Amino acid sequence: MKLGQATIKDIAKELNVSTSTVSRALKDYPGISDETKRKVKELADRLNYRPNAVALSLRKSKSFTIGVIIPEVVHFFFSTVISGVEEVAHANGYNVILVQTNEKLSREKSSIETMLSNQIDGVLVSYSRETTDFSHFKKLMDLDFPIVFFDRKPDLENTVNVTVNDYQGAYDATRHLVSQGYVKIAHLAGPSNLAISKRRKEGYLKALEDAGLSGRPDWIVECPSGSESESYQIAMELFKDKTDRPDAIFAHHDIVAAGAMIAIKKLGLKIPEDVGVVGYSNWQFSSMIDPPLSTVSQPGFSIGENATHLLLDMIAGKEPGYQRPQDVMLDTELVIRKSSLRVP
Amino acid sequence: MKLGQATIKDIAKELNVSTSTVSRALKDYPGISDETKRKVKELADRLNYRPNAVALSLRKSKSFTIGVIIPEVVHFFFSTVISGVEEVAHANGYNVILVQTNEKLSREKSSIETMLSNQIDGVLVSYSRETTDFSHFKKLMDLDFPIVFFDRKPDLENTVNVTVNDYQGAYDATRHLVSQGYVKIAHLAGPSNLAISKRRKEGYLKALEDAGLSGRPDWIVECPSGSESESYQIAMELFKDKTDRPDAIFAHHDIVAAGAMIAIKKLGLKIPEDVGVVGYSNWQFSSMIDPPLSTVSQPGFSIGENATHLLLDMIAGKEPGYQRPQDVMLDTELVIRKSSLRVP
DNA sequence: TTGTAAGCGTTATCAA
DNA sequence: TTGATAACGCTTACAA
Repeated sequence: MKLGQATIKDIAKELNVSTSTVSRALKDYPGISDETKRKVKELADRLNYRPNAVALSLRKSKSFTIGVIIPEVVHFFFSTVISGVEEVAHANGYNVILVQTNEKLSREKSSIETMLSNQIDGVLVSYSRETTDFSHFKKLMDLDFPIVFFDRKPDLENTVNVTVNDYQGAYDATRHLVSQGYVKIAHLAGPSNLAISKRRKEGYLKALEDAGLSGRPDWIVECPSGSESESYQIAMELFKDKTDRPDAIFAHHDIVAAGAMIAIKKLGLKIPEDVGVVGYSNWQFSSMIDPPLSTVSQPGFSIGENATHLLLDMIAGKEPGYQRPQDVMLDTELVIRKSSLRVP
Repeated sequence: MKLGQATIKDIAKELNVSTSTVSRALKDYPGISDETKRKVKELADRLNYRPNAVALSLRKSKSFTIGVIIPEVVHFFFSTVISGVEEVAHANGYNVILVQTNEKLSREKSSIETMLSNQIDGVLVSYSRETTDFSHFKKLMDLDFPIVFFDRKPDLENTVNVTVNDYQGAYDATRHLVSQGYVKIAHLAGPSNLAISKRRKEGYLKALEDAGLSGRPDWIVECPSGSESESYQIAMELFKDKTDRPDAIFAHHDIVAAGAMIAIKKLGLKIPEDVGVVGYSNWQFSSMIDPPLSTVSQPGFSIGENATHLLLDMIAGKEPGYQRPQDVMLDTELVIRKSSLRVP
């Protein structure tokens, strides 16, 4: 009655037919006279009838809604992922419920609970930085609940994942620095408990090795918070010793790179002449800073699309014998701008 | 049965009591023996019982869900608004359904439809750039459906709005440029069909007037798309004539400002010595570009909080005699950085 | 071609 | 202190 919303009952009463007839007429079921069909549809239109999705969910035990759990929307990367998710979901008649965890495990757990209460059909997850115990996800998987992890791959068996080839991305970035003649390449790394940090570091190390350069442990510095001010401090420290300092930086992401660039310029060093810099993620601002920042672009939109496709597959294919889909790993793209370009 | 989720029925059967008893026991209703209560809760716990929110929605005609309609998550400003919305919604036991319109009117209309189908309790709207006809919102309001507009205020009677004092923000920004000795201040304006563009332009004009400066119509240029490349082009054009060009720019937002800055630097002009620049919105990147960009900061998080509070009020207070809440207008804050600072 | 009735999970009302 | 029943809006056997 809320909103004075018309229901199937109202239509039935007005037309002196049963609710089942109305229901069938509206969905073009066979075996309904054209006359009735016409009358029903006309009245439905006039009353501005709109099916009650809640009743449908209850009836069908299916809500046509998927949940998305992400750390934070403000991260440019995640907001592009969301766009990809929405695109595919809507195209397939699904709604999207979004929850941010703000990188908190407790939020993550409670989101899962509310989403389940709301009978969502499946969930896309990029887990929080705090999450090291994955049992809340394991429980879902044991119940065969459709779940796809993206970007951050959990330490669990039999998960479905859409990730980015971070190893390769880091490798390419580092190789590029080498090709520009930089030889003392430092790495500002991400939080050590995220697998992506580890993989990026490995790519970096491998590229050094392949180039015959020896890595310097003290030139790999973790940036736990990933803030600009943090990396500013770290870079200041790193470049303190004038006689023994890096000539390039590969940063775990663009904000970290930007903080370092500010420090480097403050020290009177020129980018890219004295120091080359490459970031990660291709944030919106990266092309606008001075000099424009070279970076590794992750296909956020495509990750969202792929993850959603996989999830919808899983939702559709829950019959016995259905095979869990294969993981997807997407390629990054090295975007070369001025900050790392000193060979014409 | 999906997920093997336990229902009240399962508990009732197992314990040989009626479903009503179980329901009451779980909610600590009076008139249930402690013994029964204990047994019910224990079993519920053991079965991992979780109330079915869909059934509740249907029963109560209330979903404890609010919808948010925004143009695009990737806009830093909107993503901070979302955080504010989520914060307040979750604290009050509400879920958030998010839909992006990508600035498309058709998407906006269809979102409203699906949200209504899903029996959401209210909606927060920042309408699309394409929207000039507001009848789809009007229809809702006529039905007394709770709706709060934020940031973009529609041309409709009796709406509830949470906005930013854009007039004042623009005025402050322009005054600041004047105080720094700039006298030929151009304005890169926003899309002319958005009220915020108009108000910012008015604030700019008033500040010029108060300073005794005469505005130049040809120095007010609209940037319809708001992209960096667009404003680069426009700025190039604006500064073409060496003998008659602006000495400062007030831009409709930071991306526009950033594009202009690139053009200005390209022309060999120094910021802030030759040309002062102030943007709008305090995007994440604004502090990282060179020189750091002065800007007008909008309280996105607070807008989200305020709008959600108003909406929840309206949802709660739908009895007759309830007064529509007052609009809220939040103040901006001028963030002065190097791009506009030439007086020490 | 149409109607009847049961059921999805929950709660409110009335009766016991 | 507890139970039976109806109802929220819709679909779907089954019956007519």
